[in-house]
Amino acid sequence: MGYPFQDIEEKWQAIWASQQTYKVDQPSDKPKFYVLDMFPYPSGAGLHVGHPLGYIASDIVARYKRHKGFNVLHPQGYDSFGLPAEQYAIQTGQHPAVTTETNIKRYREQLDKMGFSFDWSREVRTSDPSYYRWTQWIFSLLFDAWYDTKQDKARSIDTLIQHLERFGTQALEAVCDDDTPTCTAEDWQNMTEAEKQTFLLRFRLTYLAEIEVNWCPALGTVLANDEVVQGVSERGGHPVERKKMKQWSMRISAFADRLLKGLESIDWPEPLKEMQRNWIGKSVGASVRFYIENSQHQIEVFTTRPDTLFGVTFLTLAPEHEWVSEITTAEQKAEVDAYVAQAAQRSERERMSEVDRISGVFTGAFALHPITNKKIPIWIGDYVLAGYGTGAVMAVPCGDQRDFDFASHFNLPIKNIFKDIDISAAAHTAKENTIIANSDFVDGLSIPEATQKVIAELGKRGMGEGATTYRLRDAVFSRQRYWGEPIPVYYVNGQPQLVPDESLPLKLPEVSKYLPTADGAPPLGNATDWAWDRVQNKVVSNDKIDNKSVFPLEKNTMPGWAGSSWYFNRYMDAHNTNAFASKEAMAYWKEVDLYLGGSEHATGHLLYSRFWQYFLYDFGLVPVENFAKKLINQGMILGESAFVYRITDTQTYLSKGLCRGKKVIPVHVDVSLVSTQNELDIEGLKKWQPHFSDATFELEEGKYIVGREVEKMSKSKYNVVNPDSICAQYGADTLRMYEMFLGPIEQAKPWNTAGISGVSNFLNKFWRLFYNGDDFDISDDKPTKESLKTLHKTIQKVTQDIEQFSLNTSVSAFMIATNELNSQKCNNREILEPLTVLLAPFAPHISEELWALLGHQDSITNAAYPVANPDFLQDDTKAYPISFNGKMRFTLALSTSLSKDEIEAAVMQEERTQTYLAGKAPKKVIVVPNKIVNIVV
RNA sequence: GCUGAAGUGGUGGAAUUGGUAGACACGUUGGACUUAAAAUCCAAUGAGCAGUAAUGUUCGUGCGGGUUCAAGUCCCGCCUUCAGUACCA
Repeated sequence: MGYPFQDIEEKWQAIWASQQTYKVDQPSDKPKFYVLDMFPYPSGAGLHVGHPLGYIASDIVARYKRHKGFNVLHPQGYDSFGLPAEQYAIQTGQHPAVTTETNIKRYREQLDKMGFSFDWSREVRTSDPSYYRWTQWIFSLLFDAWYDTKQDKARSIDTLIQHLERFGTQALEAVCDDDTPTCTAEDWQNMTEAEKQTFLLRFRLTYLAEIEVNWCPALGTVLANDEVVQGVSERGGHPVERKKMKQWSMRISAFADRLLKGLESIDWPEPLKEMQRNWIGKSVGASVRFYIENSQHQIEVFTTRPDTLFGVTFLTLAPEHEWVSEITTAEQKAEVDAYVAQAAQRSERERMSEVDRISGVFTGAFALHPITNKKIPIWIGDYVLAGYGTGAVMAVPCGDQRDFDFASHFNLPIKNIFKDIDISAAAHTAKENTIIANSDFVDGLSIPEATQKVIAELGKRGMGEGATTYRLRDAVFSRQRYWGEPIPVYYVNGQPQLVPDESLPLKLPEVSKYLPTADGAPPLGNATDWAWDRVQNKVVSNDKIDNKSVFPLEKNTMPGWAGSSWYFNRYMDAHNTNAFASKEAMAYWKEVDLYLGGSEHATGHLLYSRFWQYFLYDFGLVPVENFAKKLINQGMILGESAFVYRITDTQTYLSKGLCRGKKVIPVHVDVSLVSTQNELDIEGLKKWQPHFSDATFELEEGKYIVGREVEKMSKSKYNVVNPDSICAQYGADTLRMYEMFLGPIEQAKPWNTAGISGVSNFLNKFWRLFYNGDDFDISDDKPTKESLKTLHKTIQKVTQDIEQFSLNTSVSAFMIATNELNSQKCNNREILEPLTVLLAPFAPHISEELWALLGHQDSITNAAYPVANPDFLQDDTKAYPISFNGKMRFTLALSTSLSKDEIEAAVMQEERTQTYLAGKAPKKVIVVPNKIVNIVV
């Protein structure tokens, strides 16, 4: 029989809960440590074994840091607004708040069973009005802010108004939408209030604008760029189309450069930083203007290669470019219209899948080269994207492969401007060792030189200047959903007005149904709640209104990422009703020291959070610019799906080995019906799903062997393993240690219980170190030197491992120690007591129990972490290999305490060395103390 | 295509960052205990060759080169897998 993990775990979980063992004090004289997990969305499926991986790792660090004397903030909460609860509500009529509550309860039960040391008194939920009131407040703050490029920070909108009052837009350096508006101070003063508001809206950091959005008809809502993956919605995989809509947006683009630079000062995984860099997509080049022939209009293009300006042979506009219809000649009109219409129809997805197809049409119009004044044909092509740069490119076929392909396809001229380079087959895109030719005043220059000179010349002529563009788009902030934070805005004569702070939270109203209204308004259009009306009355204060549609409230809600973009600050002071967290609390906790979560949030949550933190920092509301010092991406735990193979059009299933050459369809079956040897429980299968009951199974060697494939864990793939069954069978401590033992934390790996008995055995062995038969038996005698060595070696190894986050090898270290102490028959308190503390972060229940059995009244949580004594770490002798040019090799036992000279002398005296050298003096003897001895003849 | 990460026994994975490759665990085989099973404990376990044996010896970290007394680790060129991203001008 193993140790009684069930009793122990239940007992201690109850004690920790009742004594609030992990409640954190604040302030404190101790140094602080803030370790945080990305909070989960409480889905109806509950936790599977993949979720706790990160939680276990962070819990180990949290407990370790407590032993080390830190004041540790280790909270948990729920990102509880989201789509699944709403869709469930649409189907069943069940209020999302009810479903969410149920799911949270289930999550909490599962989490508690694993012995996490969360401080639950600081729990947050994004869907809680006392929480989202601050999300709304931050929204208001963003609305009342603009970005000052001169000071490179966000500032209050009042400062912008002051500037406009006095100087108009003169000397104003601000981030704005595409064409920065200009006005004099006088113009500004003469504007009506409505005009002023429209003007200001173009500078606000959250703004309302007609923009092209990702519209997902199946979900009935718009999606942010990071929520669209390969042309379909991230959730559900529904098609997404481009559509112009009036939507709230966040001007994250204003922070693009800071978001990029800030990456240098944070300890985040390099791959993740790289993903953010790519997502921000900074490119440096020039903006160049081309006059349209017989017109005052100019077409502006962005290019990263101003040096190739003399290689331009045509311009290409995106089909959506604003001047397409205007410049098209009468002869070309029919063709262009047809092309534009067809391009508009094609979905994002089609456009992507047909990347290789070249299509385009001539407008009939010409542009003039800004330097040579030569006529250049203007084409339209859908390889040019309306959303990037200016939606127009100068085509240089000799230097860009797409331009080259386009030119070849439509027989447009290709001009070679590179010296001694053959471009008959493909464009020359390399930048090194290239000399520009055939290019007027930049002939003979290298690319960087030519770039500079062309930009200077364009500037002189007023035809262009150096420019930088970003791939990063402003983030759409409106969602046509019910289950999200209401946007705290109402409208007066169509102008958005903020709901005043004192009316926050603007609570979600009750609705009659969760679908859009008959006239297509978002679900909040169905609001029936009088509270909702009262808010309206309150915000428009003195005016008595009979008709609530006069001052309508915003009906869109916020996207999922709103509440998660600042929650890490809320934990510092979770119950504050005067601020999202007090200054004192934030001054103490500052930022997250260690943040754990999946890399799938790289371009979503982790970018938005950095953005909001910068913004709050600019307003002096948080003390640090970066919200998380160190980040670790835990790898996903994947499921090992199991398959049976049905012969097409029959009810016969073939065992895996019999499928060769047969036409079979793989069918997912529940992994719980399969043994570790991949043998299928056929009777179980028939009970599981009735349609298998009349099926025939062809066996090999009397067994049905299933096929296996590693996939993401998902209900629909029947490969979900939940932690409860593992806890019941082996205990939480075993589960915790096994998940760590599985491999490096950052690595994705399939869940496989094959090795769990090893960890379970280890904990049983550890338990038995304290027991002699059924008796708890600990000796107070001095331990042997051998045992001391084992102890101190383990302290050193485990400590190092936790610091470096390689928790899999520390589990091995515990196993080695237990085996050694077992064979040493060691039961000395002096050894086992510190070892128990060492184990406590990994296996808290068993350690807590043993700690109590050792006679301690206080929780092991408060025990000091043991320190490795170097006296016991040295090996007396060790064997070192010696190799003579690979010809001769032997090992020699040497004391590690010998000096370099002593080792050298010892080597030279060695009989085998003498024999080998045969009288010749060695050229060189390389001696590395404690490592190796080499002799070069 | 571009960017990033990774390829080590039957399996998951170690290797103090250039110094005895395969720690630890699973699995497998043999043994002890037992009437038996479970549990537990002990031993062997990269491949090959020689030997009754102790042992010796060769080959071995995706492939091909290179640097070095010494390479899983560093350099050059490939192959494969995974992830992200993609007409980004």
